[in-house]
Amino acid sequence: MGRKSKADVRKKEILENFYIILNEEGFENASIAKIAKIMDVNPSLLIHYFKTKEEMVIAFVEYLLGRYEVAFKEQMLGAQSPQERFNNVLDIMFGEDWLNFSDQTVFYACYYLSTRNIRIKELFKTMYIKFREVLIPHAQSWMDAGIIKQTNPENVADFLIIMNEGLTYYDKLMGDIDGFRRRAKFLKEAVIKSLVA
Amino acid sequence: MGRKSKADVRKKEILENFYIILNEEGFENASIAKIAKIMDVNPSLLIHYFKTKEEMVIAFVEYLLGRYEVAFKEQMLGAQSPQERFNNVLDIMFGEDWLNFSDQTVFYACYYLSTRNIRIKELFKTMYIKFREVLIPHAQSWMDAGIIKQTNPENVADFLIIMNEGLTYYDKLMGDIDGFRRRAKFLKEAVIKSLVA
Amino acid sequence: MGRKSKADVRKKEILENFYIILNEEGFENASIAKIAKIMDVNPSLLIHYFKTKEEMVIAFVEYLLGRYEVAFKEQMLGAQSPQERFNNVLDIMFGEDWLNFSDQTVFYACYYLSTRNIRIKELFKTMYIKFREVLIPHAQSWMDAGIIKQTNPENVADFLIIMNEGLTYYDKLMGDIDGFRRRAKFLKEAVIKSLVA
Amino acid sequence: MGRKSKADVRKKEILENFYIILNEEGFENASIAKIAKIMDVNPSLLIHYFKTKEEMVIAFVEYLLGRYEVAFKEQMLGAQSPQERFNNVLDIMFGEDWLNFSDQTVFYACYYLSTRNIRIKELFKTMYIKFREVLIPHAQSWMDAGIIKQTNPENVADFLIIMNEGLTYYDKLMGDIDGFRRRAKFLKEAVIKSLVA
DNA sequence: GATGAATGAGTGTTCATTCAT
DNA sequence: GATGAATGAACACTCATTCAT
Repeated sequence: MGRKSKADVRKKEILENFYIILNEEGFENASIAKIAKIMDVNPSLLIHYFKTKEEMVIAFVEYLLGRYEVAFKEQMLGAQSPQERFNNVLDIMFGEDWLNFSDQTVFYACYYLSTRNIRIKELFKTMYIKFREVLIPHAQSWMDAGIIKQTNPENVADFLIIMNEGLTYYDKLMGDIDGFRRRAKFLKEAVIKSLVA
Repeated sequence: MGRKSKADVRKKEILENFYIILNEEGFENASIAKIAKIMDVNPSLLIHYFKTKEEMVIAFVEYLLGRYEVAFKEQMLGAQSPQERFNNVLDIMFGEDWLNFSDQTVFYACYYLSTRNIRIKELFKTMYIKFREVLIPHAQSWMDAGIIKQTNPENVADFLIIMNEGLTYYDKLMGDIDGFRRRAKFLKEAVIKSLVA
Repeated sequence: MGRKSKADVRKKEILENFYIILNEEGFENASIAKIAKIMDVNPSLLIHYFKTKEEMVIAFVEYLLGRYEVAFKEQMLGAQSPQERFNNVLDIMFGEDWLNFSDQTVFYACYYLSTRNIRIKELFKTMYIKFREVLIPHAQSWMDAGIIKQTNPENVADFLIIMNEGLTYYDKLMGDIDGFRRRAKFLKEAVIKSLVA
Repeated sequence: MGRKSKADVRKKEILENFYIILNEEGFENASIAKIAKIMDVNPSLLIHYFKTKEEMVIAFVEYLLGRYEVAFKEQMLGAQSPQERFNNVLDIMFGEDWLNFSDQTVFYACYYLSTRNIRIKELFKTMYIKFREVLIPHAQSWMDAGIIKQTNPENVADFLIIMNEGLTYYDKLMGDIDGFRRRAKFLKEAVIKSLVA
């Protein structure tokens, strides 16, 4: 009764190739035709699956942010005692690995898109809310263990996210690894001082 | 000091209209033809002045960042005593006015462009270096006056910039003014705690 | 005799939906995909039934003209005496009901198609021949009854059809009901004068 | 001060080639690309002159109907006495030349378009109003000379147009020259009888 | 300085159709 | 009977740019 749907597999494949083109050519030069070309497939096939380019872009952002989410959660696993977890979280959020995970051009292209498309903005918001939901219980446990002197775990989560994004934003521009280390160290210490005091 | 040539006036006019189109249509839909249209002028005239679109884009980023620079410096004027200046700088960098000055879509479009075009990246770096150059002497004076306990004024400048950009980045997304105030207050206090301690 | 096959039912359903699309979107914008969409069916199903779009178009014209035929014949029924029938025929052919039955855009789209496709032209010719076959016996009876002074009933039939088509053509353009009434009245009187004399 | 405008010449050239394509390929298959191809010119040049295809189509209808207008007026010239003019007009409107002047496929394609586009409908109406304006003074002169017994020259004009269009419409379909002659003769006589009586 | 002609590559999208399931 | 995958050609239109005037 009809042909088997390959939609899920095909869509993912298309989005992976979208990523490649976005990275190579930039958002403004990424076209359906170019994606189709490297897939060795007809452009109309992409339309077949996504109806319009806009839908495809939105699906792409969803896919991209999903990857960040998974990676973030994976990083946050492990480390039993609250103190261990505290050190671990700071190491991750001000460490080189996480900085390098988020890639430059594709991510900021999508961030820009969030300023023009409300559905994309919602996807971003949702991602950061999930980040918060991961961090808040940690912050609570640090408060309970007396590691930090705070009353509101949400503020702590926002604080960490904001500092991390600020650092990333700045270092993507500056691009000097030594400067990054210096700044990251300074920020980490500032976080400790301000939260603990 | 010599009057501006007609070319300079015309170029500025073009860049102003570029801004309008960028804001209305988005970076990906901004074209020479559209700018020419709202200027009621022939598209080839824009090419005449800038040779290529890429040159025009770069000139635009220069123009845009120049406006930020001027605005930042203007904000930083005034306030005589080191303590007054300290309060003043924090008020500005975590205040609503400065957040609202940087507009969303055009600025982040340009930031994205910096990830793909080295000349644009340099323009951004130059702007932030100028921000640092404004902040460093302040930081030094706060250190000298014993308001903050730090040894490196450059770190202080970077710290302020990063937190400000992180806050801006996050709040452009979230878009809730109450959340912004809560976060800004928390950040300001964190800065004070961490610098003063 | 025997019941209609599923295919026949389906085909008719498709043609009815073709009519809807033709009316809404115009002939040049009517596509298999759009028909399939309002039927909530897969486009390839239409191809399955008609093999090609051209076949479907031809089937559609046949279906459309069939409706005209039926309607025309229905209108012509009734009215016993030759004189009554004479009045009746004129009333119909120069009346508003018949004008409004033939709809504007779909009918003339098909007429246009008859200029490019010989099978469609034949369908039209066949329809008008059937109209003649309906009218000729009437004309003969009017001649026999001395109501009109003519020798060739075929000429009378053609004459009526031509005047009716001319009137319809003209009034679809003009679109003013008062003008129509004036013209229809004039034409009817002209017919009487010229046939009776 | 700018390059010399070739718009008028170029536009006419384009419309002439549009006519060729329309005739050869039919309205539904006429594309900007095809016109450009036979002109050995880039498709975007046509857009340069007409902005959109719709504008081009409208310009085309204007151009086409303009040709009819000119031809109609030319035909109507000459013939001094009212009686001569009366015979002349009937000869033209029920003659083969005028039938053949209006070509089949392009004209009816445009007529169809008038059912979907109000501007095109207006162009058609305007043309027929001009035909009336040519015919009305003639009709008046025939009335004055006692050739026809009528009170309203407008009705006479409409009558002639309608019969002519009906005849044309019917004969384009039937396509038999003998039938045409028979019908034309019958119609001409009918006109005379009905107007004179 | 400014216009308009002209180009050629490119865009997203729609089309009818075929074929496997 | 009906679906969905896939194609390839075509579509109108926009783009940045060049060049003559």
